[in-house]
Amino acid sequence: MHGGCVASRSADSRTGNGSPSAVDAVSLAIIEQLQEDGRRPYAAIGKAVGLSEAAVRQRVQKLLDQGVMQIVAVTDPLTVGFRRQAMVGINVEGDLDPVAEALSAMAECEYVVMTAGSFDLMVEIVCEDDDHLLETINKRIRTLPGVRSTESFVYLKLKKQTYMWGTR
Amino acid sequence: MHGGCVASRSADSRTGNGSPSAVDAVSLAIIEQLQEDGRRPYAAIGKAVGLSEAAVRQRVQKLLDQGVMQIVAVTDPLTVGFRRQAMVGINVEGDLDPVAEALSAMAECEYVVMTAGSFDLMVEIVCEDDDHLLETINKRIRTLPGVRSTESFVYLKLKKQTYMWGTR
DNA sequence: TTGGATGCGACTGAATCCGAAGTTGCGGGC
DNA sequence: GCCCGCAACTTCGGATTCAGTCGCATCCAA
Repeated sequence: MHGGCVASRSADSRTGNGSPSAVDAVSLAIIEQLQEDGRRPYAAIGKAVGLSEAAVRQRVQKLLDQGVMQIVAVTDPLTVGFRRQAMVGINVEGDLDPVAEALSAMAECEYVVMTAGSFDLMVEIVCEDDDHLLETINKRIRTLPGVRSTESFVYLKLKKQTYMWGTR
Repeated sequence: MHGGCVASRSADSRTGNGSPSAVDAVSLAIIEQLQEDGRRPYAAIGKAVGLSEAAVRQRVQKLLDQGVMQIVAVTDPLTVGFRRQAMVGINVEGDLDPVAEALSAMAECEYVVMTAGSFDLMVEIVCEDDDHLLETINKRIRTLPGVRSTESFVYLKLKKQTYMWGTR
């Protein structure tokens, strides 16, 4: 499967206004449950949010189909053999989109975002070692047409990483 | 619950050498399966990786217990009511740790990482609106003792967000 | 060789998932 | 006012899956 890009999928459902296919309070509560444990049984979620098991199942399916949420395993890259990570700020000449698309297509890019400020794009890179990191930045990113300059921030230590959006 | 920080948990199991309680190839294959679909049945995973259902279940449980992996729902913050996100680069005077700790304790900070380069810390912030974002950066981050300067990159559009570590 | 620990497959009852069908509530067209 | 369609919910029964537990093979150290 090629799946796995929340942003682009949800962008589809967002065409038009700024407030997408609004997620109501109940669905938010369901998401919170699944943020605590992605395999929690539907019946348990239903009890927590006041819905039947089937209703929860239908809502979860819809949230997944719409790309509002995905249920996945996440790991600490360091424990699975990726020893170098970096954030790369990029300045682009002309249209951002083709560059952003090209970056998104690269397996090493975990995270691609367009920003306002002194960078046009910020990209998180996950690599196996220094050589891999160097090659990715120097040979693959900096040579993309439109890329004017880059600045790299190699990760020294990951202090916090959460997935609790909506839980506040 | 307060759970949910992969980094700190896996750091515990990482004390000692650089290569932790090494994840073998079969467990990696299991992780890959769960990165595609966090609710995939154990039997289906077993068929894919060549193990019995029970063996997969035991391995998954161990991976979860060890903090190597967690199975969670992830969302695009924009679709669940958080309309402003930013990456903030921070320069610190003196020891980084207390500042990193303070940032990690803030609910708005999704992601805190120490970096090499022209920033000492990079932090991802998720806020409900502009006021919230301004207050967080200006009143809560910039006033932390030790923070010398900050630079903000407000997100315009999230292009890619994956959790496919290890899938390559 | 022996003892202990570990990982695996097989089995079983209980819990869960899943699809189909029926119910309710609401708004638009006639 | 009435009917129709739509969307979300509930109920229900059968198939599947989950969570223990058991015995067995392997590996490693004593």
